[in-house]
Amino acid sequence: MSRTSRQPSGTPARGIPEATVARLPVYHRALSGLVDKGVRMVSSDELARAAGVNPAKLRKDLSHLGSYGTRGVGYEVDYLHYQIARELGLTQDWAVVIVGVGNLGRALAHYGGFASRGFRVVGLVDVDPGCVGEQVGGLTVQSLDRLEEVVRQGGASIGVIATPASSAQGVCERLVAAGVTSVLNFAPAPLAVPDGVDVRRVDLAVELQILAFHEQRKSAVGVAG
Amino acid sequence: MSRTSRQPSGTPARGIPEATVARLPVYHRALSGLVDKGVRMVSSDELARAAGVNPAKLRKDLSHLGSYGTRGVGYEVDYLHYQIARELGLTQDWAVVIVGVGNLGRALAHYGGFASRGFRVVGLVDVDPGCVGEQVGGLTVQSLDRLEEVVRQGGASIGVIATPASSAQGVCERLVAAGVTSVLNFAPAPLAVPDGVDVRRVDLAVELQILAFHEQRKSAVGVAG
DNA sequence: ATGTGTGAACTATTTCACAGCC
DNA sequence: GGCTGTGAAATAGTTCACACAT
Repeated sequence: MSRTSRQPSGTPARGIPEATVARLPVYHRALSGLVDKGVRMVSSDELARAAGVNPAKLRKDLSHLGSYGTRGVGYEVDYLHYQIARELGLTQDWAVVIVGVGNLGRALAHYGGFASRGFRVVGLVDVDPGCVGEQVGGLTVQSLDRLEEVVRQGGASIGVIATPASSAQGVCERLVAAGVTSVLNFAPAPLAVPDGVDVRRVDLAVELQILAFHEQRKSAVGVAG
Repeated sequence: MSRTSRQPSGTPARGIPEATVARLPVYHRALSGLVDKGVRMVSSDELARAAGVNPAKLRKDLSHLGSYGTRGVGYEVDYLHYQIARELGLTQDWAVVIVGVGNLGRALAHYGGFASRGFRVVGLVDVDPGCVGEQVGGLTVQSLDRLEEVVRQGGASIGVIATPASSAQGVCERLVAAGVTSVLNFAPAPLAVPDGVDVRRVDLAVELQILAFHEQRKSAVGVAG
């Protein structure tokens, strides 16, 4: 089921490993920094340091995209930067709708890192009548009733859920029904979606809890014995 | 190297896999929901569904903590909930300092999901004089100059960095020097830290870019041919 | 009967180490 | 000489399938 047989030798590179995909944005950002500084060439060692990974991993990751480096020399910064952008789809515009305009939703609406990477927030939606109509980040907050309309008019394929956990599944279903095929979920609840829809979850409390686990182990070293 | 021979029958369980640790908070939250509903027993199938993972994985994960279930019956909700909390260190209090009181920092300061899991925000710090002195989430925002003081007085071992990328490394070094040993980094920059300090990174733009990658592939299906 | 706990098989990811090209 | 690209080895994580306890 849904096991699409991996092309072991396509021309550019079919089936980039998920772990690699998750690091491409990091490389892209590191390269943006080098572009800004006017650096022309970079070695895997330097780029790896800038991105916070080890060089072997970087080279293996890049090898999945093709041979964009020159042996004995390194990578041309501009060229690699563009190739990764293209691979990630950053050369096109993505319309995003944010549902839930609480503190987090506002932070997201104002976040400059989106706009500079081809993500355009085309809609802000909330249930709370006290916040509908308000101007946030240059957009007027719309009523949740108009969710479908906002998604369709904006042509959004990506939805961001920044609502309480209890509303997340319902909102998600309406987003998907309206045409959204990728969801970024900040609500602390698992989402069920049909095949073909991608969900990524960001859970702030989970991150702290993972840190707490390791933190606890550190103290335990002195205690055991 | 570092292959500490697995205790096949130690009392609790040494060396829980990182992937398992990252899911324990999710199980813990699902169990919290069941506790609230007054559910007494739960099977791995039910709990797995509530947590959004598959049952085999759930059972394997739990087996790393010990044998907390009953064959043919399932898991006692309260007991498992407590055991996971203990394993994660949620039975103790963790003092957290947040650096950077922009939109995101504010969202974090107000986030109820922390307090309910033993995370106490004991300090808010920012460079901007226009925001120092302001009351946010029941705390007075302190000047960045007083960072070390705030960490020490609050006894914080966890620091949250919600500053721009350019200040992140500097803030991180000061946090660590003041006694912080775990860092949650929202700034889009890799952090270099000494051994013994844990860093987790949450990068909102990265998440969207990963979605964009898959989104692009979806459209490509119809285009290729 | 039922559903956990777990070896064993499988899949994914990371790291090594070096051949090959500049 | 130096640095990329990559097979091969090592490690980590997931899923299967069934023995075993209740």
